[in-house]
Amino acid sequence: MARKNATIYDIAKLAKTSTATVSRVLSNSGYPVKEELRQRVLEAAKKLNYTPNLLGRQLKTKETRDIAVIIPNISNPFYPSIVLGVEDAAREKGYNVLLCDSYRNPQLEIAYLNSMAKKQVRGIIISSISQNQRFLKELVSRGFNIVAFDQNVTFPCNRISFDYVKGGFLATEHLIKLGHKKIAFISAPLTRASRKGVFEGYLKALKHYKLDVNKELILINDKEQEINNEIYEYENGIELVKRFLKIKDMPTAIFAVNDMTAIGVIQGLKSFGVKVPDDVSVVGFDNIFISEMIEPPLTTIEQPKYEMGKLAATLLIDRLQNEGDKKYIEINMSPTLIIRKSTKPL
Amino acid sequence: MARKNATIYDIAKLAKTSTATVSRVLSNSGYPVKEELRQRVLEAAKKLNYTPNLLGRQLKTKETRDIAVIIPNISNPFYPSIVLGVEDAAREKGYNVLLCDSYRNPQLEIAYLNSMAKKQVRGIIISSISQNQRFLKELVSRGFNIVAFDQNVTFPCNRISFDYVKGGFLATEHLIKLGHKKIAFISAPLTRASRKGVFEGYLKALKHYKLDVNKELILINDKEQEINNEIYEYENGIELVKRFLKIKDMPTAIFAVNDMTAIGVIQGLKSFGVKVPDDVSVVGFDNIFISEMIEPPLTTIEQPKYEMGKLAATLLIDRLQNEGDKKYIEINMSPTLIIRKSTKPL
DNA sequence: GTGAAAGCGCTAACAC
DNA sequence: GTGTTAGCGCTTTCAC
Repeated sequence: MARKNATIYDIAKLAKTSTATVSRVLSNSGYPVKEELRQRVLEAAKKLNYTPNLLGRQLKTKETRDIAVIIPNISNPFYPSIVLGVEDAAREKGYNVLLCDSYRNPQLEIAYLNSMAKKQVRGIIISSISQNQRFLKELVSRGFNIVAFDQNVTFPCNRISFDYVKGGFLATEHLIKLGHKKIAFISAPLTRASRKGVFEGYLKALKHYKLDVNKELILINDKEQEINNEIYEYENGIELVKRFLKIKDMPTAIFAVNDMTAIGVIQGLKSFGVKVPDDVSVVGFDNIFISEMIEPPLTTIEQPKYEMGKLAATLLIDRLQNEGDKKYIEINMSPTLIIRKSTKPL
Repeated sequence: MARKNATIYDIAKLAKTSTATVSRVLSNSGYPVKEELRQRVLEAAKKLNYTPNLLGRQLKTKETRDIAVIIPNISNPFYPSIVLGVEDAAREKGYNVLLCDSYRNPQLEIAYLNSMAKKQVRGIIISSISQNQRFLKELVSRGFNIVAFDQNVTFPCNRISFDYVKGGFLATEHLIKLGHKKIAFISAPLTRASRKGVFEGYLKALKHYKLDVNKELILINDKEQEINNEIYEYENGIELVKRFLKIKDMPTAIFAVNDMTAIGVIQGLKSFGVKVPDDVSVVGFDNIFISEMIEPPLTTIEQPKYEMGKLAATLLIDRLQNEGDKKYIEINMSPTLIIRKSTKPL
């Protein structure tokens, strides 16, 4: 990127020594070099404004210091914290991170995976889409260092998982303990592991507390999410509220599959003059930071996003030490209930 | 990352040809190779499950396909769209992007800059902090390919700029045209070019429409933002509302320096029973996506974030063609007023 | 302690 | 059209 970079060869010449020695001092190899010579090298490097070219080193050592993170879309408010966690952990270990937005597009995702392989990244953290399971699996079996999260992978693999079912259970249980008996579930289509898990938790809680599962209260849109529309979940919430309001003997609570949906739900409710939480309690899922900035602040399930990102990167980089190791590690993260103002006793 | 990757040498052996030929067909050099041989090479490559090692090529050609984007914090809702724009443009041109969060920390920012240089990235898109102007300037003068945005740089440099003053003017003008005469300005300290510009626009509009500049209405916190607290602006909005409410003969409108602050302002106002927009009109700045999801949806100034990111990357990569070119390019983006429900005629 | 030299995987003269 | 070969910038044996 700069003009004509100085190389260790230039430094060697200037310091009247060999490239071997220069390399030894400049790469902090710990290899013994006489202090006086070392100083000469350092000075020469400074004089020449030397910037090491990592490409040379990496080609030789076959070890880059890059990892990639592949996510659906960084402008979905769920992902920035994760990516930040990844980056922080990576930086601590001297790694850089390549950002890849897949837009949930199978071809794009595969293209990125291939591209990252060519770049010799040391590993990949990925929230993949289910269609690519076979491809991913093959990569893993070929020895690629991969950590999956935010999805269900059907094959052995390092992963950071999250207990969606328990989260769904906690949310529903909270409403039940508040005295609610008719609790609606509002969601986009259950096309993802996360949504399925949350729904399962909802059912489980109802069963556990011996409440009827009423099909009428399960409002799941069958229209699939448009690609690249971060606002879809929100609009979906608004839309399904209309169906909700048509239910005779209106439920007193709503559990939305995620915060974006819940925010839409609250907005929709308000627009029809229905008060939250006075008329209807609402709980969300994810605890994206917006949820405490809306009115009323949203009761929701915390998913430790930053920590998950950090753990994913830490796990990934730690695995590098024992490359051949066939044992895969799974770290399971737990949900917590965050009670704010959108729910209240019946 | 995989075990023992096949190299062009292996392919040459298998296809009974030379590495030169293999390279020619595999790198799509356009160099003529007989069809039959080409097929043999392709087959061999496939059979060996060949993945090119970009490090080799890049070391040879001295051209990586990487760019870096350095921003304060990806979890600040202002940046994801920008980064997405950068990535999309980069991908279209065959580039990958390295993400660097500087946390507005001068040392970290410089460390990243250095680190990226070592990695031989082709260029850097940066929202820098003012303390590092000298360092940045030197990089630029050393021939580094840099595009700055979201800041005021005091030296010649490629940049994507945004007319904050005009934005501030538009927002204030909107309020004035609605009949408001007492318009408060609420902001975090004017330590950044953007905030300064917005404030200047506010003053300019008042002057232009011959309204008094009343110091009492200018509510600027002097507490500096805590590092790494994306919620600070929001809380700042809430806090300053208290001062706002103490103003005798309360103003009928508030212009907040950005959306996060505005959302805090609205929240604060509500908590004191003040209605928006019935009692007080509020306008924000930035048009982050949350602003249309709050109640009432926020009137604000649109900053074309995605486009700015995309343009920055396009500009950066285009500049690569004429490396030596000393002419720097500045692209100025214009604000637009987005009228929603948080403002109304007096 | 130090240096000569090989070589990581690739491209690009250059020769044929 | 094809092959030989030098070399990108670096690390690392190996010999001294």
